[in-house]
Amino acid sequence: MDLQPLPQDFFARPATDVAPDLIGMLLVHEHPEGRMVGRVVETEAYTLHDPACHAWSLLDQETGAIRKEGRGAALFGPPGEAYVYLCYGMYWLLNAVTAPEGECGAALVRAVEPLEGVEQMRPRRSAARRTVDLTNGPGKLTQAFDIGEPQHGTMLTERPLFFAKPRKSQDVPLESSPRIGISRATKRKWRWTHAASPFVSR
DNA sequence: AGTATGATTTCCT
DNA sequence: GGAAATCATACTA
Repeated sequence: MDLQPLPQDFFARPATDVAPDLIGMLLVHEHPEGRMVGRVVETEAYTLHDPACHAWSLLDQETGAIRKEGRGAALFGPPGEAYVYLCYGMYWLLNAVTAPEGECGAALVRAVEPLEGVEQMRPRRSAARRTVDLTNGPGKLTQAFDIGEPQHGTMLTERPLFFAKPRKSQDVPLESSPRIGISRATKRKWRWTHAASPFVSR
């Protein structure tokens, strides 16, 4: 099965368009120990004018001036760049920088359905009793796929870590809902899931 | 099945 | 100092 990375154009759009479009796409990691593939079943969008976004604090609400330093500055990177962030001091979360060139935004990958390389994922996720628990959360899937700080800043449009269109892309039933684990802007329904998939987070 | 808590690091209203 | 885009475990009922 040959899998080609999605082009940069795909990511050069608002996060609120890219995040739902990522549902059903394949997350591919060509790892030295073997290739892993997962189907994206849950994503969230973050944008500049979004109090829950890491870049929010960079924006001066009075003047509109942007201070591009600190953690959130990575969200101004080129479309398709990986923004890998350490959450709660323990877990790495995988985002794709998704915005028109020069703008700011991200799509967080929250859950995937493992398709290939499951046996490699298991030892990295020894706490997972069921296969579903390997990748049904943003911190879990990065453990399973061995994604961490080394992948921060890499391009998701190139090997070894990238998104790909499935050979047979089928229509995915989408559902949107409020984002998880945030306390601000909780009314925005910027979380998208593959409806009824058993692989979404709890 | 639901609720609470600890782990652990980085960045701040 | 405290919150944060989380997770596993240990409680309660």
